[in-house]
Amino acid sequence: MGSRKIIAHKTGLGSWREISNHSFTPLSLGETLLGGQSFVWVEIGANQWRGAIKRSVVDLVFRKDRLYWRSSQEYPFSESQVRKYLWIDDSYAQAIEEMPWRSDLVLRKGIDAFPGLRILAQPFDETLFYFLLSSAKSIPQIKSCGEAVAQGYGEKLAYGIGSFPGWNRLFEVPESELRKLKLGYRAKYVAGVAQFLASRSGWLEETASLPYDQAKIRLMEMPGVGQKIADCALLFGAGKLEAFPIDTWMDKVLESRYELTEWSLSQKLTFARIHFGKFAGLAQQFLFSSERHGVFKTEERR
DNA sequence: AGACAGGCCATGA
DNA sequence: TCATGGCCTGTC
Repeated sequence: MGSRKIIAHKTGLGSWREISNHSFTPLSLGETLLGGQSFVWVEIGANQWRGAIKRSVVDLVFRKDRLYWRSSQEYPFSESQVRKYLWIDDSYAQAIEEMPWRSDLVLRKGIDAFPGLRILAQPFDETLFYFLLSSAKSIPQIKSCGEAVAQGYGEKLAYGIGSFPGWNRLFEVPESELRKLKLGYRAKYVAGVAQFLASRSGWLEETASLPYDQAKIRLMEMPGVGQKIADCALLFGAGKLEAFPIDTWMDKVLESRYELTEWSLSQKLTFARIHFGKFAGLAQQFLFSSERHGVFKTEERR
């Protein structure tokens, strides 16, 4: 039984460290982690979350107004990686300043409701994968499909969490196997993207480094990737903060709060990119969270 | 029971 | 360019 100690040590997490100058609240951090831009986080206690990023398991906890984190000893995360992942630096406040909340009371209301809400800087390959699963599925369903794939084909991390297997590994998995994991017709997309990438070494990295418009066109060459999923992958996984994914929630916001009824989808997208500007994707996140949590609702009953 | 979900794709106007 | 129905599966 001498090996048990070693295993326990290897699978454990390091010690807690504080992360300063973050400007999150428990509400906005929870919403950032669980509100639909990432599917790898779970709430493990009051104001405490656990997630897997690549092969690192990371814990975050709020105590009073202080934020602490720790990560796997086997695959540790550095403080600078955590700060980058959570967009904790001065550029966040600058981005808020650049958004048109001074003239846009809807947006202002959203920002006031979730002060500190961020766009995460997630790994591009994983983000693409999760959003490929997202079509016509709810957040819990996307999570459970993703977990099933990670458990089946990824690496076992601390606490039995599975890592994202990577596209090379997924290329070896037949579509029929993925269908058994309840991916449904999305299994074809996952298998198709894996095959697409298998013959194009460095293609994803190259795409992420292109300007937003070009990167989006390239992403949409892949099976199962349309406008919405391309924008999600680019916003949440490649730092393209001008990307403005329009799902059914955002469509509702644009129609009911910005009065764009009768506008086509492409017209709505054009409006959003002009109106919200360089950080349209961040604005989108405030509006999305606000709509989902009923922040705008009081105005409409009458 | 039957419609519908945080979409994509092929069709057809 | 825009609108429609089918596609898997789970949920109300």
